Amino acid sequence: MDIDLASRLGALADPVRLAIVGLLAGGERCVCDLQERVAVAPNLLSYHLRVLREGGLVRSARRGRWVDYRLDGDGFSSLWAALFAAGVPLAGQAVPAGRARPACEDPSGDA
Amino acid sequence: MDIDLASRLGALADPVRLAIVGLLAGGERCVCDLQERVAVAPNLLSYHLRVLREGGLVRSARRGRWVDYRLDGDGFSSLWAALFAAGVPLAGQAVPAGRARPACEDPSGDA
DNA sequence: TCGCCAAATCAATATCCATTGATTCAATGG
DNA sequence: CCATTGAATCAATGGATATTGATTTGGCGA
Repeated sequence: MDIDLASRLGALADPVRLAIVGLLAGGERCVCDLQERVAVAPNLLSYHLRVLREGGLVRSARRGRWVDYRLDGDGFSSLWAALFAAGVPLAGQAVPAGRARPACEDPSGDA
Repeated sequence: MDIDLASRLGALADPVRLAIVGLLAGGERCVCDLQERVAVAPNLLSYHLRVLREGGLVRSARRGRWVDYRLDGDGFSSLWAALFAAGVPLAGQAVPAGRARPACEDPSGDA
């Protein structure tokens, strides 16, 4: 992957950007369409779209005067894969029950 | 849920906290144990643990002089559920192929 | 070519968040 | 009690990030 896992997660960790992703979850939309639905200034919307783009979560394509955005399926897949590799319990994954190691000050073993 | 989705995601969007979660993925550990493995100052570790706690991702329990931390399975479950509800494509979910609506300026229909 | 429109970029500010150092709290043992 | 140890909190700083306003770029049509 190109950029840091924490940054890619951070790209998603914002209310405006979550709203954008939610809209794009319905399919491709042009910026002007998003603009009507996400109450932020046009340049700010552009900024958030750039963060999502640099996080590898969306892709853009110019269409005449307009620019269309859509979710990047590969970007999301690789994000979840990286989280899984980092040990983060994803949907449906159980969390381990016991200790990772004997308790500190436990005479039965430490390190 | 108690706190905002973006904040809960943000709780995970930090290299130190991802490292902590990765360690706790192996099972419960006391702070002193984490301390030996996550090169940050003790008070800073405490801070990051608090962010994770407030994000509902970990739980803590005092054991004598020590405090044990473990992942909160319900917290993670509800996080993924909230992301799913927001439309975010989770692992294994495909992103839609077409447009969410007819292209702007497309004579075949707009809104 | 001029003007317009959609979108992006730039520069500046404000706000938030990670980091630091010092202090406080809780539990234990002398 | 008092000293010690593990952990959390507090106050202050620095750096990053969101937001704003002004400017710029790309594409289209009169």
